[in-house]
Amino acid sequence: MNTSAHIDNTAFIHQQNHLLAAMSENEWHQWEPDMEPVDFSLNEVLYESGKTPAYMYFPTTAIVSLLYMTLSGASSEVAVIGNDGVVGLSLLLSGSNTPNQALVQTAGKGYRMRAQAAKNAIHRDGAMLNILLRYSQAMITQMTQTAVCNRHHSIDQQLSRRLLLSLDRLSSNEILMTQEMLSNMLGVRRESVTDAALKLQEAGIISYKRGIITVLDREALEGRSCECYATAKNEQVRLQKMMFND
Amino acid sequence: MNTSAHIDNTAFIHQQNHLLAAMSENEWHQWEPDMEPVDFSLNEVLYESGKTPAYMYFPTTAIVSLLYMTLSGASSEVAVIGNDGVVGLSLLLSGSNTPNQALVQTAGKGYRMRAQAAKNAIHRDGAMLNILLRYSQAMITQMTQTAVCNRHHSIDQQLSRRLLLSLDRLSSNEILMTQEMLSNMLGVRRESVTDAALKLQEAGIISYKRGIITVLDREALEGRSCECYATAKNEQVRLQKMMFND
DNA sequence: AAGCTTGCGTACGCTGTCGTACAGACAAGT
DNA sequence: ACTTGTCTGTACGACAGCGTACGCAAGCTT
Repeated sequence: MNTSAHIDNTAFIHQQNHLLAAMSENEWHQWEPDMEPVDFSLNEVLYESGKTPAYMYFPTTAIVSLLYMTLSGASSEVAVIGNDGVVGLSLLLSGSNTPNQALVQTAGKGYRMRAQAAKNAIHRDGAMLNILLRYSQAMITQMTQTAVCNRHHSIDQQLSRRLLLSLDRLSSNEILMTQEMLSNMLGVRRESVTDAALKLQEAGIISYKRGIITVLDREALEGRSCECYATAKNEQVRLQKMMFND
Repeated sequence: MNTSAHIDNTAFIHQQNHLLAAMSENEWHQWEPDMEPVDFSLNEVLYESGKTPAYMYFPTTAIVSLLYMTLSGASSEVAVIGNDGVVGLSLLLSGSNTPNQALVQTAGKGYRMRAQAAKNAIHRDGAMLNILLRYSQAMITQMTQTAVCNRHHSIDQQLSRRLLLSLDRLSSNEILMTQEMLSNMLGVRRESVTDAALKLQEAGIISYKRGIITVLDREALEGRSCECYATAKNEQVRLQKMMFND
């Protein structure tokens, strides 16, 4: 029902987001009136910790981080959301907020829908509810994986993993990201990122140039990453297939 | 609608579980035929990583850990579930499994419901769906908090936090737990737990005796814990209040 | 009573990461 | 062309937690 021909067609550009693509044409026509195309700019804050999100966001080319802050000001990324997902699941789960911040890490495009419209749409449309529930589980998997990764794996491994997460959500092999941004996401010192990135650079796996990372050897990057990357990805693919098989 | 008089009454013993307690009498009567009282024994595995859970479990006096294993055999706990929640949310979210293991950490009682019956019940009963969705968010909060805690806080802090999580789900101040069990949950060496536990013992906050921890000074324990404990608990209380206010 | 198992305490060197400080290189604006 | 701000590289001491090894004591078994 959703062929790649559709996806390439600009009339079906919404299908660049996997969740929207999982809807039937009929469902999409119900959602469309409330959907608004948006541009996400770098470092834009989509919602703050403790405030109820005003919109649900469906990125197509943009990439968003969910960041968790500690009292002492340190931060850690707990999830990455690109064209594979949606920002603002808490609107579905509780209708309110979560204690984290949604920050645009890669500028780009997407759609948004007002919170109330989204709630209404979800409850009149069982298919979308199921799609979002499955994505909630993919989210949980990503978060638990992050928890374990933070405990057991080295910065080298985690940097590799993080680069792959961005790469999967981009159409090129160029990641626009400074070492300081990466250090905020990983929750480590910027210098530690420099060390890890240098190792990758010396191994010819990436090249680095003032905020522009070019991935030269993706397979090698996967080899240096911990299993967390593969595990979370497999799980996401498994759940995504279930969406289309409904 | 749910008074403390009800909760003390053995006829309403199901209300020892907060999620079941949030249902109206009518709803409970719909659920009751499929609910089966169970005894959870120590170290019992409720579901394995990668296998679809056969039941949803609602603990009353038992406490269950969600454990995530790495390839190298190391483990980390990503969530703790007692009378505040339910084990097997993945049945709601995707109808399938998650890549983690549910292990009984404190023997006790509870209820269970066959997977298919639970799915049916959730979809015929909107109130329970909302209750479980809110709990999913509380779960996500707990997991993200764990991720950040693993990154930024010391073992001393994390041990304190973990003891409080058990304490909150028990009716006494005695926790039956060996240092090795704690080390598996925290994902650290057993010796590191010994060190941290000794500090607490020397400070007169706990007493320790071959698998029996007695918490002597709960407030001091909270003081030694990181903010993660308070944050997650506040969030859970907030979401729980929303359930009763529907 | 003796032996075995389980749980806890101690010790020591090692390594990854941190905190901090500073220097060089590139980019953009005046 | 020059300055200023941003991004990246380097250095070094400090230390939390790890891996490993061993000893001891409490409880259970026979």
